[in-house]
Amino acid sequence: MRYPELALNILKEKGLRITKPRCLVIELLDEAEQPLSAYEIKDTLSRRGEQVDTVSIYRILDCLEENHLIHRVISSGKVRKCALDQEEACALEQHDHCHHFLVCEQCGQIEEVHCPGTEALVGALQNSTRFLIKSHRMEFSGLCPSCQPACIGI
Amino acid sequence: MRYPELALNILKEKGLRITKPRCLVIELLDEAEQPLSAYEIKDTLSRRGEQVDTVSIYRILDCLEENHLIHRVISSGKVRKCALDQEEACALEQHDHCHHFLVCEQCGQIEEVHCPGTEALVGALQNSTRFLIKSHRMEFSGLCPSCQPACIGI
DNA sequence: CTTCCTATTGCAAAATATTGCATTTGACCC
DNA sequence: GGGTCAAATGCAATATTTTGCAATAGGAAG
Repeated sequence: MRYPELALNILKEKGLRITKPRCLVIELLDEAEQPLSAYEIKDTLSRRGEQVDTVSIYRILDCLEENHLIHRVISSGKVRKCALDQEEACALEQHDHCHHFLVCEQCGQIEEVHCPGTEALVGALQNSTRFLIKSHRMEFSGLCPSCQPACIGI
Repeated sequence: MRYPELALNILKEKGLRITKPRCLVIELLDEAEQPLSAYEIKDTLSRRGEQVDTVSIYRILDCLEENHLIHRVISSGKVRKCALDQEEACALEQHDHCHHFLVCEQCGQIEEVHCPGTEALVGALQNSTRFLIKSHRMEFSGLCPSCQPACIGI
């Protein structure tokens, strides 16, 4: 199953509605190689003859982010679809796992990684600080393998 | 030494200038109990009879963030001074250590924590992904000890 | 297929954030 | 103390994001 179908399933599962604007945005995010900004999404859809109001784009992105279907890059605010694999799609409730992200400063490419040990870290933090930790966000930025030669200057 | 003095030292050390607007913003951030937005900073200064242009506030905050003197909360964009202890002030070049943050969703309070094992994690990630990791950002959000009783509903 | 309910959308206005360029001012040197 | 030069600031215009509210349209139930 492709991203759009999986993403829509997850929304449906949560009792959210499948609307035209949502489908358009999800479809576009699936095709995109690079992270997109709200306006880039709006403009691309416009060029295709699909008018979706800016406010709606923002609200759709909020919704997708809340449901862990996209990742918002901290530095740029642009968004990229998350990887949804079959297992996760089947076990929807387990969907909001720990996703962490590597962002290339040069080309914008995003790679998702699972960091083993995160649960343990969160548990230790809760014990030592008495905070009740409900969510976390971890993003690493640097240079991806293909951008390194150019940037290091060789 | 208090935060303003330490912060200004760090800026000076980096060859940056000590200007009136920067001093005002740093002073205000030092007093603030809660994270502040750019406009809150501008308005507070205005009420005190100090006019600093909005653009300058943004640029000053960028500068402070680049030098690890403030932390920008991801969800709200508001900023809070970082803790600068004596040792760090003395060893300026070591200043940009791994700072991680716990943010209370309820009262906005921020606690800084050092996460042991972060360097090792970054090293392991670099090996497995071939990314060259230059910086990272880690933020945990939830409820601080004093907000937990009210929010859990007891 | 139609009705109903409410989640979602679109619109207008306001709030916040960014950009380019001219002007000011910190700090180094004499 | 002046002179110099680049870093910082302020201004004006623009771009992006958020808010409140009325209109629309999913989709559940009959």
